[in-house]
Amino acid sequence: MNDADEGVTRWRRVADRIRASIADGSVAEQLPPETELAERYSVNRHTVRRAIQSLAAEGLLRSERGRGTFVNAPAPRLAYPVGPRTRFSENVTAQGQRPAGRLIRSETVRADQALAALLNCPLGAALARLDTLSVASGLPLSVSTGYFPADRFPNIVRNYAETGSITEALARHGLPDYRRLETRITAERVHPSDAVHLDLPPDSIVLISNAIDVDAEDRPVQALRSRFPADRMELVIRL
Amino acid sequence: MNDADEGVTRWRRVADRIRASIADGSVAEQLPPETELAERYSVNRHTVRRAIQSLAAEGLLRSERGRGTFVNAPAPRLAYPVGPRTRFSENVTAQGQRPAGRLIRSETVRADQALAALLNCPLGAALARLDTLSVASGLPLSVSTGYFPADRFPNIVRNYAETGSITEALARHGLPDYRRLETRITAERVHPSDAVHLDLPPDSIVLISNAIDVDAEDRPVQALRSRFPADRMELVIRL
DNA sequence: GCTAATTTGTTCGTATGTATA
DNA sequence: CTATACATACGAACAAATTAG
Repeated sequence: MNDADEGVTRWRRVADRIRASIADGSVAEQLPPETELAERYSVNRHTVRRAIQSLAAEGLLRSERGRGTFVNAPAPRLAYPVGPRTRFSENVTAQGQRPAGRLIRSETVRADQALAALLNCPLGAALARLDTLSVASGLPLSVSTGYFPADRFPNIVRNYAETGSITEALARHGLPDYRRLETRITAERVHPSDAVHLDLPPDSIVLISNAIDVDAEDRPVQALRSRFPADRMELVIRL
Repeated sequence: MNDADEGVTRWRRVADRIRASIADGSVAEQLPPETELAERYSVNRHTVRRAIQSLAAEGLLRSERGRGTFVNAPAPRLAYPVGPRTRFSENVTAQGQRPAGRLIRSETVRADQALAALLNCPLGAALARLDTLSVASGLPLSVSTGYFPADRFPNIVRNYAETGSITEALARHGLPDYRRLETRITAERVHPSDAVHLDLPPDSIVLISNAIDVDAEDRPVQALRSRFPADRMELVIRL
């Protein structure tokens, strides 16, 4: 309260000192216990915890109950190409991974304003909704929600369940090929239900990809919303 | 403490009840004060604060000192097209915004392993680093760090400072045109120094775009790392 | 395998600071 | 100027998970 305050809160100054001690290498892998840090910096343990919390939110630290607080090594991210022929199965096989798509849930819904505009269909039209989990080498890569016009693809759910591939399921409906028209990318905090499937901590970040696939006549085939763990994936656009 | 505990912490149960009261419309715009919520849910004010904190981290709530805690309306995101001719000034003018680029910082650095590979230059080569802030209609859109080969573009800093445009600055070096070779997109929690420039709360999410621009002979012109506020922007890929 | 020590997580209490109405 | 409301900070105790012995 009296020591060179300069208007910065204590927990922020503690966070800066911890960050510096990592940057200069004096702390490499594991942080000293909270009680020790509290004593070293002459603050309450709560104040240390507030500082650690903010650094953990940045992704720099990771706390494990009963074990300690650790410095996160920045992990190399798996590249996920985005382009006119974006398909999950092709993407992962190209990187020597064994792909797998699993159906989480399916239901029939009615098109709301947004979906009707995206799929160019009447408001209230029947749509098949497929929630799928994509896994490669045992690691969950993405959770996706796809909407398909139900009249055109009545058996999409069964076909996907049998093949584990959207491309295959659409081919069985007599659609030999389709292409990606548009992809919109943003990011959010993970939704709790997605966190379970992606095996992520509850405050992780996911990349959101909202995409439209169309057939050869530019008719919308599916509206797709995919969620990728941001710390494991990057989306690559090559032109 | 005794009511159907089922192993979930109190602050999490409080968070769920607050989330539910927003979902069912019983709370529309502003939350009751923390003290009142603490009394209503029979917990300490700290526990309410922990719950609010987690919902704020999700982006659902926003606390303002002295005013109260408010429900965040999901804001429509500004579209940022990504393609072979991605340029900031063209992107924003197309949406009726007045663009502005401001130089935050500049320095000369030596190429490390990663930069040398990206820019296809020898390790240790001199690079001009430009940190710039992009603003449209008073709202900060992105912070970018660009690396340019210093031998080829010796006056890049001055030219950018005078024109406020990378395209213009490169044109003055006799480079009439360039194109985007590759864009890699991921997301992270905002770095504190970026949070200041982007006017973001310290635990916000930013979209990260790592890109390479090349000239007509496919020689790398710049390596660019841009950070966009994820709650205000989406990157759009049209093919 | 069991126990005790260690370490982080949660929850209460209390007080004070600071911005807003 | 006063009251309100969120932010910071200290102290104390116990719970829960892990590790050391």
